Amino acid sequence: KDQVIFEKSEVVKDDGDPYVVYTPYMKKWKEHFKTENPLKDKKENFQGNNFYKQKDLPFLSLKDMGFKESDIKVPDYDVSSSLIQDYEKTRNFPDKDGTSHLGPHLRFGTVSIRDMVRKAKAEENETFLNELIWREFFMQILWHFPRTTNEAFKKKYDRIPWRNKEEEFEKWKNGQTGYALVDAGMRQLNATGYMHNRVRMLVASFLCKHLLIDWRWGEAYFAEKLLDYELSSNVGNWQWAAGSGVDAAPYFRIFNPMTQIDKFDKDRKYIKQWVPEVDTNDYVSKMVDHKEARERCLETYKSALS
DNA sequence: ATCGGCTTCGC
DNA sequence: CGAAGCCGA
Repeated sequence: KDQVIFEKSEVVKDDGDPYVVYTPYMKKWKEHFKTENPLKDKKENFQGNNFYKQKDLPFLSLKDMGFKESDIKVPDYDVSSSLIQDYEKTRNFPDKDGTSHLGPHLRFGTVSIRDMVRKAKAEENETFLNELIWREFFMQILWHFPRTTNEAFKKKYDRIPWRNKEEEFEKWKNGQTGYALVDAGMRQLNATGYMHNRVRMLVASFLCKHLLIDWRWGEAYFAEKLLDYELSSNVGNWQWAAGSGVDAAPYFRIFNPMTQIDKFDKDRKYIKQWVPEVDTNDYVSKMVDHKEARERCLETYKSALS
């Protein structure tokens, strides 16, 4: 066990069933953490001299194995005391980007989750720790409910008649929806393999609700593009956005793509960085009207779920 | 079994 | 302050 603090069935309800709501899971996780002290030093058990040793063998390069080099760089991560302490205040602003960029490193094991939890525990504010707990929450969900990779956790959500218009999906992928914050996010993703979390929620909500495109399509596209792609978090969060998942957003909560700008990119710096033509005639017009799309979504969900 | 409570909000 | 329902103890 080296990928998580608590795996599979270590944090479960008293009757042994898995949690499907985050908050009680998180509270139980912290209880276990306190009583079991999983970070205590276990170096005395380390058998460092028993590894098999031999001379280096010739080793294929990644290129030899058929990989193509990308010019996308994996950014450094930041788990400084100040970032963790300010995390709650700054993490929602995509221009400032007060996030840790730990995703790819946790995904590929180039940092230790125990070290990261140690850093998180060293600070007063627990918001950052809570995000690490979300990661383990979604991992145990995937283990207990493997069907949810391609089925709605709440089964009746698979009755929703998605519109799935290919040409609309293309506009979304290419950052050409006419909604500036959505487009900025998609262009950041396409260019860097990263998208700020706040914007991920918005583009996901927009795809599922404004365009009524199946969350699986969006999930697959994120899987293709994200450097920090990880199955359980990606599926869990997409189902959250679609409303079909564990502890999901209620379906009638539809992000307003303009209000989100006022709240999280007020001076529009992030938008202008990724959509430089935003204030010119070259910028595409809105592909759907917000109010109409919102009402269409509410009707579609309501009749499918009733 | 009842009941408090539920990540990220819009209008 | 509405909206849908159901998890967890």
